[in-house]
Amino acid sequence: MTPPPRPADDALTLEVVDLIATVVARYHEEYEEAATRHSLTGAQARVLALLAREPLPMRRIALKLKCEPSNITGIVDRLEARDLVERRPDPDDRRVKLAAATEEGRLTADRLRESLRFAREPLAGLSEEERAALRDLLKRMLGEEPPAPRTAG
Amino acid sequence: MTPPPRPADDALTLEVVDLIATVVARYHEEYEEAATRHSLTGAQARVLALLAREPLPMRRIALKLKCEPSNITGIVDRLEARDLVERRPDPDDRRVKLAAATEEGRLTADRLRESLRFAREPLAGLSEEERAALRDLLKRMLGEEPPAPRTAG
DNA sequence: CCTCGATATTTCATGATGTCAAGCAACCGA
DNA sequence: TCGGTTGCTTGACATCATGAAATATCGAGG
Repeated sequence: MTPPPRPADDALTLEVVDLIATVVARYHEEYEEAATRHSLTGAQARVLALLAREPLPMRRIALKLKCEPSNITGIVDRLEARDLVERRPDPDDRRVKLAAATEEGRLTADRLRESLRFAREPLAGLSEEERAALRDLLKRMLGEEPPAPRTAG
Repeated sequence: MTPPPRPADDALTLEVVDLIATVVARYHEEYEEAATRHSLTGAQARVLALLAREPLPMRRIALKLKCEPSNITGIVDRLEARDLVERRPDPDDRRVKLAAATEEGRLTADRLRESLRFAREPLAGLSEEERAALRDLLKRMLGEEPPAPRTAG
């Protein structure tokens, strides 16, 4: 009579799923707000954040953001029009265009990340041990290698 | 020399923030995919999920989704065109239109939630204790009442 | 009752996002 | 060199999102 055919449909799991949905919603809101404060859309902010780390071919941006390359063209167009990003030729392949953040783009990306309060203030309420525990649980959830829990090598 | 002016800018916190960003990204992808499998956009799926619980005035949908009411008009239009949602008059206020999921809409919403694998399969890799720990940490992070940790009544 | 301000919804204009198909340039193996 | 593939852009189109204006209704005060 107990129906546990699915991996994890118990009340506890559903509660965690609900909490994660809340985290996702709140994170998203904050990100969108932060982007708006800098006159960027969410998509533009995401691309700029990517390019602030390193220049990338258009194709790779599309892969990271899981959308069509033709979509990236427009987003980079708008960022380029505001001198936050520039297109450079790839010396190794003349088909490729490398999108790179300009100095101003990097500054904007920094300020944007700076203003992302979420998951920083909330985390401040947790002790260091709790944050470490949360990190390990999230890592395991995401399928990364667990940091060698002592109960199972 | 140690610069800890902000509540939580240490490496550990930043790592957790990064993990949360990853969770958010993956959750979003999955949600969008699940919606697409049902020929819905993400926004349509979110509205339908809301209305599957209870009928709501257009205004309240906009509040929940944090967007303009005029935006909801179009989304509900498209859902209504597919008989997933219907508009009803509010008996108490003739200005108000209640959007309500149809039977088919509820079924679609159910199937959609059913196909949302994320945060269910991943969580299956965690023991019950770990899931409980994750739940408590997330709750505290979100500012909800902690489940009375024994160290601090 | 009537008027006036507030509220709920819609419509319109506009811009950004996203997909898809088609096109062009460049690469690479045969 | 030829031909298929790859990277990027363009165009057409649907959706999403905002803001301003129009319409209908509500509610309080005269």
